[in-house]
Amino acid sequence: MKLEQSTIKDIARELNVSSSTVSRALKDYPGISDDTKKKVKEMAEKLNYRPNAIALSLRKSRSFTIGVIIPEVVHFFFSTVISGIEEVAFARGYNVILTQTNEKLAREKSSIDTMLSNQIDGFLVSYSKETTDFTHFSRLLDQGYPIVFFDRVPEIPGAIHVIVDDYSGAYDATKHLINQGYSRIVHLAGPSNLKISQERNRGYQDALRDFRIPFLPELLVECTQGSDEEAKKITAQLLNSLSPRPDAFFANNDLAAVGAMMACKAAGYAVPNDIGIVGFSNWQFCSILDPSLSSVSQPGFQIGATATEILLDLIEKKIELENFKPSVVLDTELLVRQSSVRLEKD
Amino acid sequence: MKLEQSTIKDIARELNVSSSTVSRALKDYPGISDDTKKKVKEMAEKLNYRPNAIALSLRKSRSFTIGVIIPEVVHFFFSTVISGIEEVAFARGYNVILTQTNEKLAREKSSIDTMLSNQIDGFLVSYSKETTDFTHFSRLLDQGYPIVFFDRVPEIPGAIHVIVDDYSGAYDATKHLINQGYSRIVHLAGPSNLKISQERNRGYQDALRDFRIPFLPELLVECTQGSDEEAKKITAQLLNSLSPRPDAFFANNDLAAVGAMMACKAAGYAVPNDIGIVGFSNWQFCSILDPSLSSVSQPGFQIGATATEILLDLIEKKIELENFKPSVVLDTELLVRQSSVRLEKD
DNA sequence: AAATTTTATGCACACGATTGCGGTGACGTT
DNA sequence: AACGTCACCGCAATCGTGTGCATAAAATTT
Repeated sequence: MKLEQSTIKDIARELNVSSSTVSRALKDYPGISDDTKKKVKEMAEKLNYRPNAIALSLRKSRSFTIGVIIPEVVHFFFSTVISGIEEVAFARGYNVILTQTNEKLAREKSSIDTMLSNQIDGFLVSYSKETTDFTHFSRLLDQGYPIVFFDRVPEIPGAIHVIVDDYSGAYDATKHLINQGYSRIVHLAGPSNLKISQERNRGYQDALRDFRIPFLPELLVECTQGSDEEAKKITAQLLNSLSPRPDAFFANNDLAAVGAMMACKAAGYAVPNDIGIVGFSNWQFCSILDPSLSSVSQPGFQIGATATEILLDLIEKKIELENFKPSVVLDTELLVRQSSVRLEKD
Repeated sequence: MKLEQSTIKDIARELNVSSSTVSRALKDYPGISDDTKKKVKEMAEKLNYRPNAIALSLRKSRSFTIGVIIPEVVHFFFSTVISGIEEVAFARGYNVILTQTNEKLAREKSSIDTMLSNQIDGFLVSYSKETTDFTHFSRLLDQGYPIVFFDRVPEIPGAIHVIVDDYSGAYDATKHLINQGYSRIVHLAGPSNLKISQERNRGYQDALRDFRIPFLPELLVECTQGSDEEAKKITAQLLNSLSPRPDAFFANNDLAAVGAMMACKAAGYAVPNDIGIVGFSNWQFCSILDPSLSSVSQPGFQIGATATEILLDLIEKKIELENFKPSVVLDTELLVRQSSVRLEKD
C-alpha cells in the first residue's frame, strides 16, 4: 500500500553510477565532478528522495533524538518546559520523543528501556514521585549516557541539574508576607522526599528566622497530593483548630494556594485583608483569579531550553562532563498580585 | 566514552553459535533446542542485551513510532490530548515523537519532512492556523501514509477525523443561556477559517433561531487571537457602545470568557446576575474562578486516545481505510457552574 | 614520450537484526 | 547397508547509507 520511498540506489540505477557516488554527490564531497553532482541532485529532486534517517542512525549509532521523561504532560509547568525543549531541539536538528510516567517508577524504568532500544542520544529527566532509588539512572551515567535532570533532581554523582532557585523563591515569598504584616504564616509544603519541597521549606523557615518570627511546627503541613481539594480541606481544618488562627498561607504550588483561598472565602475571611496567600509556579490562571494570586514564577520555558542546550552540548562533546559545573540554577521571581497585598484601610 | 551495547553477535561469539541461532532462540522460534534457548537467554541477561530497535526498523521499514504535530504544547486542551495519545501509544508499544508548529505552516511542513525521514509509521495532526492549503497532507495520504486528524480537520478526501461535536456544544451553551433568561447574547467567535469556529457559530445561531431570538450581526464578534486581553478589550467596547447592552457572552474559548468576565466586573456588572457567561473547552481553571465559569467540556484525553487507537489500527491493518467511516465525533458536555446561573432574587 | 600527480568513480564492507534456504548429523526403517 | 526423516543450526543476503581503499582515466610534469 504505502508507496516505496526512493533510495540512493534508485538514483544510482537511474543514472548508471554507483550508490557511493550518489551518496557523496548529495553531500557535496570533494572528488565528485560538478556535472554528476548536478545530475544526482536533479534526479534526487525528481524522485522525491528523502534520506533514510534510520539507516543513518544504524550506521552512526546516533539517532539525533533525545528522550524526555516527565511525570505528566497535563501540568502547566511541565508543558512550558516541554515547549522549551522542543524549541531548542528543533532548532538544532534533533527529534524529541516523549513519555510521561504518571508518577510511576515502573513506567519510568520501562520508558528508559524502550528509549535505549531506540538508540536515543541522551535523556532529559524529571523523575517520578515514587522514585527514591536512583540506580537505574546512575547506571546510565556510568555507561556514559548523557542525562540532564531538571526540576526534580537526584543526588547522584555526575548528574547535571537544571533547577530553579526554590530556596530564594520561598524566602522571597515568605519575606513578602512578613513585610505585609502577616505573622502566623502557614506553609502548605510538598512531598518531603522531593528536593524542591525541602528547599522551599528551608526558604520559608529561614525567612521566618531572619525576621525573628518563631517557627511553629503546627503551621507546617505537608500536602502530599498537591491538589486544590486537598489544600481546601487542610486549610479549613487549620482555620478551625488553631487559635489564634493563621493569617497567611504560603503554598508549595498554585493549586494548593487556590484551595486555601477557597477555604478562606468559605470560612468568611477576606483575601487579602484577613488572610494573605502566595502560591508557587505562576500557573496561567494566577492572573485571572479574583483576587489575583501572588506567586513565585518558575521560568519553565527557559528550564527546558537550557537543559536541552546543555544536553546537546554534551552529546556533541562541545563540553566535557568532567569540567562542567554540575548544576545550573535559574532565578525565580516573586510576582506580587492582589492576594497578598493588604488594601489601604484602618 | 559511551559503553558499547552488546549485540546478538556478542552473544553468539560467547556461546560459539551463529547469530541467527541467537536471534531465533530469543524469539522462541521452533527448531531451536530448549537447551540452547536457555543458554542464549541466560547469556543475553548476563550481557545486558537490549535489542537494537533501529536495526529492526531498517529491516522492517517500520519504526513503531508515531509523529504528533500540534500547534502548541502549552495549552490545556492540547496537553490533555497529548496525554491521551501517549497513554495509548505506550500501551500498544509505540513511541511518540512530538513537534509543535507554533501555528506556523513552514514549521508544519518541515516537521513532516523530518518525521518522514525517520520512517514514522503514521501521523496525528492538528494543523496550524496558517494552514489553508492542504496539499502537503493529501500527498501523504496518496502515498498511503496513515494520518488521523483531530480537533482541526481538513476537508480533503480520505482524511480521517476525530473531533468533538462543536455544533451541539455551542447549541447547548446558547440554549442554556436562553433558558436562564438571557436574550442579548454575544458570541465571541474564533478565527473563521477554522472549521471548529464555524461549527460553534452555527450552533449559536441555530439555538437563537430555534428559540425565536433574533440574530443580530453586531453581537457576533470574531476574536482572532483568543486571548483574555483581546476579549477584555472587545467586551468593554461592546458594553459601552451597544444599547441596550448585551446580557450574556458565549465565548469560543475559556480565556476569552475570562476576558469578558473581567471586563464585565470592571464595568460594574455582576456575573451572573447582570450578565451571564459561558466558555468553551473547560480548562482547568474554570472551577476555581469566582464565580466559577460554565463551560463546554471537550474530552481532550479521549480525543487523543481515540485518534491514536484508530491510527494504530490503520497502521496494523486492523481496519481498512476504504471501509472506515471518515470521522468520529465525540460528545461535548455543558458543565453548568455559577457564571451562567441567575441567583434566586428579584 | 614516459612518469607522475590529480580527478572521478566504483568496490566492498560495516552498522544490527531477520529469514529463506540449505547443510549436517543422529536416528529409525527396510 | 542404504535411504528417508527429523531436529537443529549456519550461510548469506537484506534493509539504506557512509567511507577507506583501489582503480581507471585524464591532466600535468619531467
